[in-house]
Amino acid sequence: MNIFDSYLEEILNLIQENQKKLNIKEINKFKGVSLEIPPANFASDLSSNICMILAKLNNVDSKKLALKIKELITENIRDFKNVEVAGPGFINLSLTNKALISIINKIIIEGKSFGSTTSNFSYNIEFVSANPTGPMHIGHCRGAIFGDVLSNLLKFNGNKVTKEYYINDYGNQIKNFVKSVYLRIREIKFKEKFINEKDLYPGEYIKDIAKKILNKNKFKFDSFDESYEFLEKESLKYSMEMIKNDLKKLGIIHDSFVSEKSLVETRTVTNAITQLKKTKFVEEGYLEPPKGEENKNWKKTKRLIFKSVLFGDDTNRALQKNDGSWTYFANDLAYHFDKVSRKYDKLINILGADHTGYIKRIEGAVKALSEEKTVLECKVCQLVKLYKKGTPFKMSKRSGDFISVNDLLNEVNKDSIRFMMLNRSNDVELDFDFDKVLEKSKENPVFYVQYCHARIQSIYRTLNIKNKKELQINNIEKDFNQYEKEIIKKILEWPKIVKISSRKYEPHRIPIYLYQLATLFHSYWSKGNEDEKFKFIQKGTISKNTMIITQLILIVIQNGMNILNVSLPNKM
RNA sequence: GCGCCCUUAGCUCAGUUGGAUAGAGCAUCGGUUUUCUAAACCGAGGGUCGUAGGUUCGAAUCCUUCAGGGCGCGCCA
Repeated sequence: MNIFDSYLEEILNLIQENQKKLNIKEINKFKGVSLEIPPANFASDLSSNICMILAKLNNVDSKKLALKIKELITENIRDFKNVEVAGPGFINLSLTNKALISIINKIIIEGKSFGSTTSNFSYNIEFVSANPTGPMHIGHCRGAIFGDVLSNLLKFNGNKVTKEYYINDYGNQIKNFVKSVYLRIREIKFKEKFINEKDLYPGEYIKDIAKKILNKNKFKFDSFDESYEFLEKESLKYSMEMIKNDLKKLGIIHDSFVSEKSLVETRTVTNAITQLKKTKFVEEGYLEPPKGEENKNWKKTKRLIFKSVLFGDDTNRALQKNDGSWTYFANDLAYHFDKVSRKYDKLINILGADHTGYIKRIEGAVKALSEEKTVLECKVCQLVKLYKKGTPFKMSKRSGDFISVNDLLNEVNKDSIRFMMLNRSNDVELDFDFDKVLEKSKENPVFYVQYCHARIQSIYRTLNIKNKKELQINNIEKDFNQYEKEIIKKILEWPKIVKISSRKYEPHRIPIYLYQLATLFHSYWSKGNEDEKFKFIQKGTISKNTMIITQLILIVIQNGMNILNVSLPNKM
């Protein structure tokens, strides 16, 4: 039930049928044609720019054309009254009561699916993919929630979504991680002092992992090399458990976990690169020394390189290290080879701001691997800046005292975190204030939207009305008042918000919209304080109009919060 | 030096493929509760949409220039 789409289509069809009468030719180029809600100072419900676009294409006067089209619409489309031409050639339309009632009935019938479209693509969304060397920290949080809500949004529209986590369980960092666990075990078992060398992980959680391993197993831990295989397996198991647990507390459950190590072991990397060798994208060669700081380990050696410059990257990228082993990028390329082979319609990666430089190479890799058939789109989440009582504070990972998701959850509930992390466009930095999120006021948007829902539930409670009451209307007792009309207009916009958010992969539009809807509701509610006749409950009952308004708001808020996976208490 | 992102009210930010008089919250000032949840609402002031050009019926939005801020520029992961 997207009235913008359906009415626009109807109007376009009408114009197409009357092409000759209107004396216009370029009828098939409707690019840029829109139907939307006009600015508040116009009384109309809908507005279209179609005449300006058509006039330009046909080189005629847009106002004159508008007058002809106005006539056409008036004669042929019964849902509209007061068709008007305004400004440089806008066509402004108002819905008849009958049309409005029919639209409202449809929305109420659609209920939980109101706002959704029926697309049917399969998506793979890779997000979080935090290194399995410790618990999740706050930096991961934004991307995690972004990915999760984007998945919900696309599912809401009928798509199939696989939420995927890539486990970087291979390479030097894992060795250092396992070594840290080993040393902590030695510390506990043999009272050897843990010396914090460079690249080791000093954090407290390593001790916890060490204890768990010691408690469950009677291993000797005499030598690092001999214990390695066992220790690696156990340490990774516990750290992934920690991460999954953090994610679960945030309301996030991935469908699929792919291990980097297993890709190496099953020779996926070799296969991917063998395939690319047949193209112009991978070949043996030399790379230029890096441009930034000097790097001691850099050697001019012949090796396999991926020619990412062909995809707009700054420089070509090494697939092999000095010793001939695969680079991180080679493994990741293989991982994407695997994704491509799983035949999704679309691949999406959610990255942190510090990985922007990686995008061209990996998007290029997918093009090369799929012969341009599969599209990978990377979405970047900018940094989160933390504030406490108005002052910023930083988290450093090196010293081991970073703020974990778990710490965060001890102070702030999941609902607030989820809503706040999406209350800004992913392209801008986000201020996350611990205190604001805890507030129970308009300053805290989560609360404000939840409160709107709770107020409506409170009315139903007072009147002993069940939430799921079937409601159909044949006519309205009296016209909707101005406040109700405004709310209905906002409700009609919901499908549009969902559509844009999905198309642009911008879930932040949803919390922002919900906040705006809540504002209209709270405003209307308070009108009852000034004037008795605006009270929702009149003589112990509720008018049909008010019932409709509250039902519409509930439908949209519930659908929206469902996508966000944020709870809606009935009482606050 | 190069790439990506950002620059809109005092502050933090919204703003569908270009649409009509650019919007919120905070802060400031002033008002509203014997009441369905005042944990709320209403009003006022506040703007050269970073700069300079261009494209056109029409630009915060598209193109170019410059300036400022953030992130990144490994044969680490």
